[in-house]
Parts: sequence; structure tokens; C-alpha cells
Amino acid sequence: MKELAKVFKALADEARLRILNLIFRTGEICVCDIESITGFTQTKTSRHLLYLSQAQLVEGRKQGLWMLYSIAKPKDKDHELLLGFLKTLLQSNPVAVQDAKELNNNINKGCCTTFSVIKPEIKPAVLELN
Amino acid sequence: MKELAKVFKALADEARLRILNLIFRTGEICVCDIESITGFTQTKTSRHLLYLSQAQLVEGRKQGLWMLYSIAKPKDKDHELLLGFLKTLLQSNPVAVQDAKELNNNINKGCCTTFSVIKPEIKPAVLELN
DNA sequence: CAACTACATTTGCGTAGACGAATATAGTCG
DNA sequence: CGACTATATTCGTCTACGCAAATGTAGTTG
Repeated sequence: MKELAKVFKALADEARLRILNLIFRTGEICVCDIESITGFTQTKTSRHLLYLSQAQLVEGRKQGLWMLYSIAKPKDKDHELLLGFLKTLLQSNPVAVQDAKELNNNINKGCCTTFSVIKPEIKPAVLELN
Repeated sequence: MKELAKVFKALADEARLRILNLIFRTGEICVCDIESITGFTQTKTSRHLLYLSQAQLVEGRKQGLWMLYSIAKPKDKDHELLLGFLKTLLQSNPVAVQDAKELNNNINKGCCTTFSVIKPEIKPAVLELN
């Protein structure tokens, strides 16, 4: 129960929900893209990603100079249920949709590090923006 | 998005999750029963119920001297999804199941105000304890 | 190896939340 | 109305969290 509360605590912040949304929509994204899309400072972005990973909501891997974050692999049924639930909620949320549009703009302008440098094969059309 | 974060904040506390669990399992329960089952002080119980009702997760009605709390009626699809999700999570949680057993004990011993005084027609068998 | 980039961590500060004890309020019953 | 019960609210304290600025670190590139 305490762990469940801890997960909800990780979700109890708008900044973290916005970050989660970007990760859901991209599959995998680097820190600097999150910064540029949300307007968060580097410190703030990094700290919130730490919270999210401690709550087992996201996980990161290092690739060269970049740190790439993705949604954590579900550990059990409840965990899987939670992640699916979150994705559904964020799919229709106005702020989440707005961020998704900004993300798409960045991809098209070529200033999205994640997609232009690291995963150039992934095209905007792949993203589910609505 | 801010409202979503607020809801998660209301869920980000073990005491509130335990209270929610009791409400889910009984359908409607008075404050003093929550106190005796959880061992929370009166202040603590009341305060957390306030948080939960402000987040539109529960709602209360006054009956005589007692305040009866139940799960809030869902306002929209997302809200309904959230409540169903929560119920599922709490259904299998060990602490939640333990509290359910304690609740059942209280009902059988006749010291559960909610069921012995206010809703005597509801029998323990009605409760889904596992 | 030196400059640079992406990211993490530390520090210090202000605010929000959790708690118990005490007090207040509202309804009931004699 | 006066004693009692159930619940809510206030108060003071302690801890946790959010933030920006500064600093640290790891990997890359010339």
C-alpha cells in the first residue's frame, strides 16, 4: 500500500505528468527535448525524471551523450494496468495534446534531438497526437 | 492537467488509500468506523476525508449524528475510469484485504456503527472481501 | 588533452502537507 | 436546556517537496 501511495505521489505533479505524456507519445525521448518542449529548466527536468524512475514509471538508458527515457516495462498486472490507465488519461488531456503538437513541430523543424539525431527513422506520422 | 495532478495528490497517501478502500468495500461508511478499523485518530480521519472529498473522490451525507461517506458519482468517462481502476488496485492489495477482514470482524461483533445502527439490513456476506 | 555538450547533483530557500492536541459545532436524548 | 456523541476546524510544529543557481561528471570532438 505504501508503494502504491509512492507511485501516486510520483504522479501528483503537473510537470511530471507532462513529461510522462511526452515519453508515452514518443516511446523514447532525450532530456533536452523534454526541456525545449515544456520550457522546463534542465535541473527541473532532470529531477522530475529521477522521481519518475524511482517510482518505476520510467527507465533511462544512456546512448552516447544522451540519456533516453522510456516507459518502464510493467512488473506485474497492476503495474501494467496503471501504465495503460495513465496513457489513456493523457491521450485526451488538453495540455498533453498541446505538448504533443509542440513535439511534432520540433520534429518537423528538425530541432528535436531524439528524432533527428538518434532515431531518424521514426517519422512524425508514427506519433499518435490525438 | 493540474486537476489530474490534484487527484493523484489526493491518492498519494497511504492513510487516504486505506480509507478509500473501506468506502469501496462498504459502499457507505461512517467516520467512527474508519477510525476504529484503521486506528487513525479522529482528527486524522476527518482531515483525510476532507482531502478526498475536495478531489471529488468521495462524497458525504449527514444522517443524524453520523456522517456517511461513499464513493463520488463519476462526472465523466475519465473520472469513471479512475474510480474503476482504483477499485481494482485496492481489491488485491494486502493491506486493503487486511482492513477488509478487520471490517468484517467489526460487523460480526456488532461494533460497526455503519452496519449495526445505520444499515442493519446489509450483511457481511454482501461485502467483497477478497 | 582541451573545449564542449548533455545530464546529474548539491545547496539554500520558500511553501505545502501531515500530525496530535485542543477547541468548536451540530445533532440527539434525557 | 444540559449532558453527550460524532464530526469538523484551528493551532503549532515538523518534515517533505519544488525551485533556481551553482557545481560536478561523463562522454564527444577537434
